[in-house]
Amino acid sequence: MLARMSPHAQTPDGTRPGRARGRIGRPRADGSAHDGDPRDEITAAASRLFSERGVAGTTMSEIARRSGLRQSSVYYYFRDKEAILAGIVASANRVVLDHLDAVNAHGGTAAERLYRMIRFDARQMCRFPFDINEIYRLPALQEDRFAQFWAERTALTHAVAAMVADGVAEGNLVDTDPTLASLVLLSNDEGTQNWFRAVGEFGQGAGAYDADRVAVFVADLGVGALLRDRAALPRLRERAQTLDP
Amino acid sequence: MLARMSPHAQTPDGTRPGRARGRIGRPRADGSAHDGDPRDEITAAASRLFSERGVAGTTMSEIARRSGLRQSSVYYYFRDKEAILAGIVASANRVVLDHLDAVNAHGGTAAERLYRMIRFDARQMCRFPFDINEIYRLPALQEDRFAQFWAERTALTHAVAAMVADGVAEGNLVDTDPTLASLVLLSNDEGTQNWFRAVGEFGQGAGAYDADRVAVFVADLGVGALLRDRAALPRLRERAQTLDP
DNA sequence: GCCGGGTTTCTACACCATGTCGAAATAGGC
DNA sequence: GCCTATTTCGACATGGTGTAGAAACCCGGC
Repeated sequence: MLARMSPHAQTPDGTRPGRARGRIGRPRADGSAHDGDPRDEITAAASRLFSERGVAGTTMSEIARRSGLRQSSVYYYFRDKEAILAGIVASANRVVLDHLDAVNAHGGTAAERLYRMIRFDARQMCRFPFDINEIYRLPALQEDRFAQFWAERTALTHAVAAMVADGVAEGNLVDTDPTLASLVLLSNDEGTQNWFRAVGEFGQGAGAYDADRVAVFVADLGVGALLRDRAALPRLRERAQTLDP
Repeated sequence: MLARMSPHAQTPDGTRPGRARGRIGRPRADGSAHDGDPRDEITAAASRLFSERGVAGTTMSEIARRSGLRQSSVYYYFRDKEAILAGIVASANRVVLDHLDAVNAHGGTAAERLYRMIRFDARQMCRFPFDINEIYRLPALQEDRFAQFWAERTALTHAVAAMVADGVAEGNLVDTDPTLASLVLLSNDEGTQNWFRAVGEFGQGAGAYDADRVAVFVADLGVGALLRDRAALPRLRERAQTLDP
């Protein structure tokens, strides 16, 4: 005996209730109109606030206000604050995984593919509006809500580990533990977020350290450490810059 | 016109009010006795709880209960939750900075000193009961309370950057940006925390990845990337293991 | 035109955590 | 014994989270 239709989470058929046709339902208190799905408005507002003040520093009232709703109305669409976050975070690895597919489809030596991945990921992290490291700290991180995020994150780790193993087999990379290497390389990318924004203090000159330069540096360091012949590094760098502008 | 003696923060002369002589003051509701300074009991309890559930997941009531006090009594000693944290965190860089002094006093090539620092720091991070990355996310991080933490963190960055610059000048390290290198190396150490605890999933065999092994791997990768002649790595590794067992 | 069902939003509230206030309970000095 | 300083407590104001149930709207049937 269901109390009422609860549009939380995903609907089975993929269609979402909410703003399908005309604007039925009680009008908003502030009289604001809205064309799209309120879910998208909420997500967009939350996205901006999360990146400005962090997840913990953002209140549901604030999210609601920016979405033209009252605080409690947000709960009609999302069970709680973390549910909003989960929706945003689920797409965090999307871009990098798409790039992974492109890289593997394009082929090339394992070292070349690895360099492209690391550089791309580091640049992505520098540009990512959210704080990946804050997400790692959430209490409910183990729960199903973040299942997609974790599955994709693990897939990324395995893909990078496979590239390292390939490179070792090909003879271009030094003999090393692929699992450890992939963990260190990827966590290095993520760690970049911690200091990249504050790097202005250190950088000499205007825009001395931009995302591109930092990403190249991180990739040079990480892949360079694994390359058997480090003289190959400039070629990898150029190739990556050409293929992933 | 001060309302009353407020034992918050540090007292000018270094002595702390509180449990100096006999046990004066109102007795505790649960009748618990206490020998040392209540500040230490609170810090110890908070320390345990923070590492178990994170800072955000720990309530003042819980801290108070484990210290034998009521929730509001904790505020007699600490202005708020972050003040407790600040006291703990202030010592986070202590051990590493002490090690830095020892390394510099002992001397050796820049590469050797650098390797010792990175390995030691990484191991320290693996063993640190707290989550450095959670601390970075705190709203009040810019405030005076964490001034000591930041000052020491910056000192560490500068020291590592100086080692890199020395190594470049000596000709043992490849020509690179010392500032960027120090930022990446240290953030790599910190990033280790993010995956080290969960690494059991990946590790084959019992204790396959312990703090020591991970620290060596991270140092090998970071310093190895900078070494002009990577054949020197095994010697650095052995030397570090001898000097910093 | 009016009624009933479904949808969206609201108001009101219960709950919990934070941090403040003033008072209560002790010890020690005069 | 009284006064003062110290330590702890209980009560509370405030603000955020999430729930319950009603209100306001659209639409289709009669």
